[in-house]
Amino acid sequence: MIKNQMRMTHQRDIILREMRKCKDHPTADELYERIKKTLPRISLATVYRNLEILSTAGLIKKLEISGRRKRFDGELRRHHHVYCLLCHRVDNIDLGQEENFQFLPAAAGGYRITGCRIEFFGLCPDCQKKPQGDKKMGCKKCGTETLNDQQQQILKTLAQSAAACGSKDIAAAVKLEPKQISSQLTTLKKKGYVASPVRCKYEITEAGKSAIA
Amino acid sequence: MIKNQMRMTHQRDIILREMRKCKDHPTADELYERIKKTLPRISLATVYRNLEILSTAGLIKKLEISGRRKRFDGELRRHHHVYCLLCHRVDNIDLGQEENFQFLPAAAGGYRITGCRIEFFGLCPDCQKKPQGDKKMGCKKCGTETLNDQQQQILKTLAQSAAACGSKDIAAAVKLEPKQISSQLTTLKKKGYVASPVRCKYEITEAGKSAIA
DNA sequence: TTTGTATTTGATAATTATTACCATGTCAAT
DNA sequence: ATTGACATGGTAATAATTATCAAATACAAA
Repeated sequence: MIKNQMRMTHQRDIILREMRKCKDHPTADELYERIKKTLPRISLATVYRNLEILSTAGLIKKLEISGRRKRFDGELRRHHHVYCLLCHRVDNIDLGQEENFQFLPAAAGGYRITGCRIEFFGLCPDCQKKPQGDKKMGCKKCGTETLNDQQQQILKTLAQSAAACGSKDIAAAVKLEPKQISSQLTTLKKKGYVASPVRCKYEITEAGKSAIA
Repeated sequence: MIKNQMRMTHQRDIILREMRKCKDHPTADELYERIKKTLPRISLATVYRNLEILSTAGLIKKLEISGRRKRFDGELRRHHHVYCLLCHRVDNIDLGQEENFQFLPAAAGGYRITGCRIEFFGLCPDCQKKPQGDKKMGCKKCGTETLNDQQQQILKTLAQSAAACGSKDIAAAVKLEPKQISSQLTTLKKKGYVASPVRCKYEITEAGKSAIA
């Protein structure tokens, strides 16, 4: 009467090996296509089942990001991910010095926390080239007019800062010409998205926060 | 010939108001049920459409966590989430001092990053009470018998230590009750993952090392 | 105010991703 | 050898979301 004990079947073993070998983050059916080359008679259901089982056993990781399809990761070392909002591609990301940052949330609301995940998102190199690019919508009625990338970057930088910033602080994070930064700050001030509590210091307004959401 | 300009229809307006009003993170059809009280003739498709549109416009946030169903959040201020691995409930979480931590990934692999998301997961208060609890599986063949989080943490701590540790040394690194630590050490000893060369001193075995590898 | 037209709606069909089911098969321990 | 837990392949069913389309609506411009 052994319970919750899994057997290393041939199929499961092949799936695990493939997951350990591959350097990307396949979905169940992407993996199914690869596995079929080795085991042509394997069932898609078996692949789904085993990915689930292997991840609850802690032998692989399940990534529930980037839309509707689950992805899996054979790399168990602590690392994080970026994904593309357009094509849903997922890549690893290097957090540098922050890599080992420990998050211990103060108020977990009674949760027994077993893990933490940090994800970045944006546009992958390929999707940046695509003509469509900015699909963001605005609505004049509700005051959300479209902001350009520079304006958005600046607002985001301000949003992450506790204190009011000078344009140098912004330049450090945003990589734009100082001239452009101050020009954009003026525009943003006119729109009511940033305020200047002191000369040459800027901070984001509530309207600004909702504009970058 | 206006492009990417959305109109504030009555339905969209009601949906946005409801999202701003509610303090939780509804799915499309949860929101649909709420909206129907105000607009009994609204279509589920309209709710889906508008949640998508409002989130690309930045008026609400889309949360792609916790399994298959998308959730949405009317709160635009910077904050993060915890979700339950069992019941998929989602709550806000307080990161305390870390709240304003700036993530600027060193190597973004060419991505234009527009955001970052930090998620915690575990068991919510209700699901902790449920009998099932640990659904984790092990496999003797591949040496992965189930270790709980505490055991893993302890093993990892021991793995990093050159000399045999007392439970105080472990407590310093692991943040657990001394009682629990010694209880887990006993279990781990029985499993052959730790050894005790001297009374009250513990060190990891080769088997223990491969168990966390 | 009226009008032209892009956008939106409700209803429903279709699609996508995943899970459930089941008859059969395998393995390990009495 | 028998038993019972665990697995498999094949397929049906479900869940969540997206697509389609005729009719309605919002809103800028005349």
